[in-house]
Amino acid sequence: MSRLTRDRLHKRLAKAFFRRSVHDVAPDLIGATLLFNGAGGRIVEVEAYHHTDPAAHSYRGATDRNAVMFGPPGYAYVYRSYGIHWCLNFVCEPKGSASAVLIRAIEPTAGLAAMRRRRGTSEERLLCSGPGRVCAALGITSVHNGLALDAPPFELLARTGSVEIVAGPRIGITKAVEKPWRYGLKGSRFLSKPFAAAV
DNA sequence: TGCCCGATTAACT
DNA sequence: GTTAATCGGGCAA
Repeated sequence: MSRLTRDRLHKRLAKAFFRRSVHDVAPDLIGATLLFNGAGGRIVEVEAYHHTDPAAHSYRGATDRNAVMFGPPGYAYVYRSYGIHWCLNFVCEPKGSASAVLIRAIEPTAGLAAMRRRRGTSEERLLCSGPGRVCAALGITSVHNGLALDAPPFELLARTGSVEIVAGPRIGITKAVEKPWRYGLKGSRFLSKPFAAAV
């Protein structure tokens, strides 16, 4: 598909998209397309982190690591997880709110060859199904911390049509585990973990 | 300063 | 199911 055609079909997400409650932005990102240097795909799983949330990095105030979270919305917050992996977040809400959405899983649709090479696997379902895997596949590291999301190498496109969204408890945290702030695309096989069946 | 632990993953048994 | 890899933040001393 040509760039021109794609631009007609998909609206780019501007900074205003992120200048809203993190709890509105997170579900709105499900089904959106995330590209980094042309590689990426459809976002199928995210988690919301609010500054009043004990599980958020920003909960205890600004540090060198989380400084980007305290800046304006529409920028990338990248941090090292467990000393090994990189995790990608989108800063939301008015500046100073220090809230962000963690990108947990993507359905690969573009740049498959580059992502397989960086991940060292050809298993498509495992390419981007986890926050560490997303960054590994897209080639995102700390040098990209603080980059704007509405300019290259980032490209974010709003979803087209409607999607079915499921919510549930977040993964890998020990504080505020009861908050159902994980959102996913219903039935996707690219989720990092399945959502519990609806009650 | 020293120690513990985490928004994880892959390779084990 | 269990565990190693590996490093910055937070807190105690």
